[in-house]
Amino acid sequence: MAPTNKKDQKVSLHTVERLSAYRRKLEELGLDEVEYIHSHELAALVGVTPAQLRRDLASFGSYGNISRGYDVRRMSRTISQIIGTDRIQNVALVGVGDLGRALLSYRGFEERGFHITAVFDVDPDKVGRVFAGRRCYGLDKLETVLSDLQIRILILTARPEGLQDVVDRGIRAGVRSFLNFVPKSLSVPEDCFVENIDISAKLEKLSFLSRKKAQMEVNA
Amino acid sequence: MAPTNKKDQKVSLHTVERLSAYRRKLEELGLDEVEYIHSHELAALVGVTPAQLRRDLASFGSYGNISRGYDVRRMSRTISQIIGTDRIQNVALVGVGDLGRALLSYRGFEERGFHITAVFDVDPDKVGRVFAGRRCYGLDKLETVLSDLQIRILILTARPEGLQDVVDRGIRAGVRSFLNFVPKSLSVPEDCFVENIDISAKLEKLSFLSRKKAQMEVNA
DNA sequence: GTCTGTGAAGCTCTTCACAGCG
DNA sequence: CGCTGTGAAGAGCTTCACAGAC
Repeated sequence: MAPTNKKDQKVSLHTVERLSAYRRKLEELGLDEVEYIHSHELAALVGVTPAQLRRDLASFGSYGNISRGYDVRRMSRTISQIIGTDRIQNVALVGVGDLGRALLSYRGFEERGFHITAVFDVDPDKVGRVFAGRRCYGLDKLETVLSDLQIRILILTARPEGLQDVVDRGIRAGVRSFLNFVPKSLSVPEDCFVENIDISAKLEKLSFLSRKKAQMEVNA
Repeated sequence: MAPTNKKDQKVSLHTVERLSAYRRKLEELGLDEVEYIHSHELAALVGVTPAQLRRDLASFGSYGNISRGYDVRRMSRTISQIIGTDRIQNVALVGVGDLGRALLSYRGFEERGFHITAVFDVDPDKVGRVFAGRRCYGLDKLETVLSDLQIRILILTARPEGLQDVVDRGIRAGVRSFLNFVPKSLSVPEDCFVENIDISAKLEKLSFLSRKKAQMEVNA
């Protein structure tokens, strides 16, 4: 293993998640002709502490001007480069159920530099049909289409059954990471990534928080 | 402030998120007539380390049997009680766009003890229409309906414009927590909670991770 | 004075590793 | 033996607080 270049590995995962929020806000500000912004202002807008914002930005060596603050457009561009959304990325989606269809018609992705190019489903009734402008392929075409389109990111909104198999085949076809909406734990090799979104679990977390607070009031 | 009861506050937020996964798996196991399970087995099934699982379970004083392991059904019931899903909870949803409609027809919520009872939208064309069996109310009915149905959790899938206002009005009508799909930071009082799900940000995180890996290969 | 960038402290979560039980 | 529960160590993230620039 090569000794990690110090400039690289410093960006932590929590930082990356916040970078998205920073960039979104910076884009808005850029459209409003704002040229420079101070850490405490941007921090307030996205809901973090000024110290954390400065730390996050410093982690990739972004130098702000001391008297004027940070250059809005330059910072926005830099973050795009870091997260890799400075050019459009093609992604694919497996499972054209309710959630899958919703994501297909979600405009937010395009705005942020992602384009859902290919769509797959097991259901023979869905194969061949067109959803939000994309023709749906059968799972048998998975490897071919993913390789041809050089898809690196796969969105999973299918049934849990056989999902790991889809993942394994995707990886063999060049996919590097998965956005998984299915409440099922997936295993991937070390150089691939899974990001889970479990909507029910989030609701359960809220349920716990509300309940805990109610208990505390009783205790008090 | 009353001195926090030691038994209470010990459960950390990260633990709560994992509890959902544990409970789901325990339910499956219960259906398969599994009576007891060891930490390393369950840990492997949900994808955490055995030590972490034991720590999580110990945080609310769940005592497993040393030779047989953990009682599957009892543990499942206990977790339900902790997160408050031992009885059905009514939730409401604001914003019947694509994502909102998808969530309305998503069966997963009911399975986990949540029922979307009321639906709201600003669009006059949508008000009065029925979506997945729920009649859509106008935002002017927000306070009345939320209070009447005693809604404590609100799902936000609307436009960013005016969202903070919906939040404020919801809180006055008794809402305690929000599941927010809108990429906009919201502010709530200390005794209320917001859980954000930013799908684009997750994609950006994956984009970063894939890209970073590619860079490292170049460096190596 | 105000602001950035950053050591250092503080805090939280995770992992280790082992006592104690069966 | 193997397993649980848990102190203790470790790793990672956040906040403090201040030097230095303006």
